[in-house]
Amino acid sequence: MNSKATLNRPKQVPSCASCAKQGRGPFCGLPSDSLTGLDRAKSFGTYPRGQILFQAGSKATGVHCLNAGLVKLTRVGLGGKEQILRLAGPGDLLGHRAVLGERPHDHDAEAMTDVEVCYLPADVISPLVSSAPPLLRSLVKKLVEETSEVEGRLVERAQQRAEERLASFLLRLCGPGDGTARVELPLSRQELADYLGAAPETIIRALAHLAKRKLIRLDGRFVEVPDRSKLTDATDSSAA
Amino acid sequence: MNSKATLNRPKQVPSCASCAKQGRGPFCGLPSDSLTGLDRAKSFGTYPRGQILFQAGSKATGVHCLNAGLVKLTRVGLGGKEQILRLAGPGDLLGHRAVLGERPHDHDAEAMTDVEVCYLPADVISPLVSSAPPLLRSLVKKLVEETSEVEGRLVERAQQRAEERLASFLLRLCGPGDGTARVELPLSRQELADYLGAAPETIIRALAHLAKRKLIRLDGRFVEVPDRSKLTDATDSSAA
DNA sequence: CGTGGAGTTGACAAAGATCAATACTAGTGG
DNA sequence: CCACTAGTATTGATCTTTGTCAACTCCACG
Repeated sequence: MNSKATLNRPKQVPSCASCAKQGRGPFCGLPSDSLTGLDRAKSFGTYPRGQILFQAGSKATGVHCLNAGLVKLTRVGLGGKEQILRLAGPGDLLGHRAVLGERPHDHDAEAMTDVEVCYLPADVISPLVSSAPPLLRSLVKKLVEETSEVEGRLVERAQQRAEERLASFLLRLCGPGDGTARVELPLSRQELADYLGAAPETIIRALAHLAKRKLIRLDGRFVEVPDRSKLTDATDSSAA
Repeated sequence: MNSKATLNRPKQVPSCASCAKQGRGPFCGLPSDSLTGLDRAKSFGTYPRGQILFQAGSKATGVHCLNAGLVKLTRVGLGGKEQILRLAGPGDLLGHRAVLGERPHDHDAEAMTDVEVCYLPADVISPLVSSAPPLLRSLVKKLVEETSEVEGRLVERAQQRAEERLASFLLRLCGPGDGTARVELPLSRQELADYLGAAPETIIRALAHLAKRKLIRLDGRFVEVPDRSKLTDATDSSAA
């Protein structure tokens, strides 16, 4: 191993206690018996740069705790364009969302450098989740969903134009279903702009433009959507 | 059904069981004894449009479950500009992040319409959190932190230009501290662009511009920051 | 040597922000 | 009923930022 500053640490399994003592890692406040428990349950490994740790859609098999190196968490946006959601560094967790939320991964994780990770198999954590009080469990689930949704919004923000984001928003307002939908915009133009990350004038023009294209009808704070599928098309400029 | 579907419901306390039976709300999958427990513990109230439910920085006193109406969750960005993080509608939870993460609220919540909410005081939920296995608890805490951070990124995306976002990112890379910092960019320009939500060319030019202003020195994949406080200024165009 | 990929630069076009002026709306007080 | 006002919505003109496209450099590697 050569010039890589991140790798001149001995390649031996780090104990959770030692990480925690340095104030590193997610388990700092944990009592020492939990930490030794972790040490018993975990395994340790290294991955080369480029290695995929997990992919969106796959079932979570455990939680990684990054010890050295850098991992990128990505999602694929509309045009197939990669969007990096987060860069995970030493001390960061990977895959805990899927395990806590009891659902498949919603993003990919790929090592950007050679990495060292500790690995906690799901069968250490899942029991904790499933034996938690149902109320707590549902709160956590909800939290995971929301996090996923915020990340989705981040991708939108990066990859869609204001008008497309507006169209997406209107569609969400209409809810699922078919036929003409009429909804009240519960926000002022200013607020709508704040929500969509644009200037109010931009939003007004986008609304006007959608109306001119007959994708919506405007009536003050009310919006009519005659054909949701057409509006859906306006959601993605890169569409075929 | 006329235009206001949301308000022709009687203003009486809805039971959690009835919400769950409709497939509404976060507590759908819960066993019925949990639901009746919730009903006993919760209170119910209405707030007028404009009412503040809680504010960033304040301690969480409980969790709201929105029954009718719309609430906006906002954060204040750099220039004092309001950014709407999320619009909460019927069935959404408010304030659970602070309770689960055992930390103060990191955003404001304001009713955009008259709203009806159920309220679960913290002393119903906090014990669940604090008596959870420490490992679970720390995972949840980590999750809450990350969510908060993603939302922060959303605000950045809306309110900072590419060069400012880049400056923020470089500062985070350097970590805290003083004096000249030299860091390796662990990403390709393309990846950096994906992360920051911009085109690679934009990022390259922003790097070049920061270098011309002597705020950074460029050397391939290495970046030197002679004076972090100056770079911090470049983070916010609206600064005095 | 080439060859390919990343990085860089310039020219141009598009999207969006900003500024200013004007309309529209609802309330207020005569 | 009519101004008058303040706040919101809309429109147009203009400038800035950013994206796109194309050329070209640089370098690692076979």
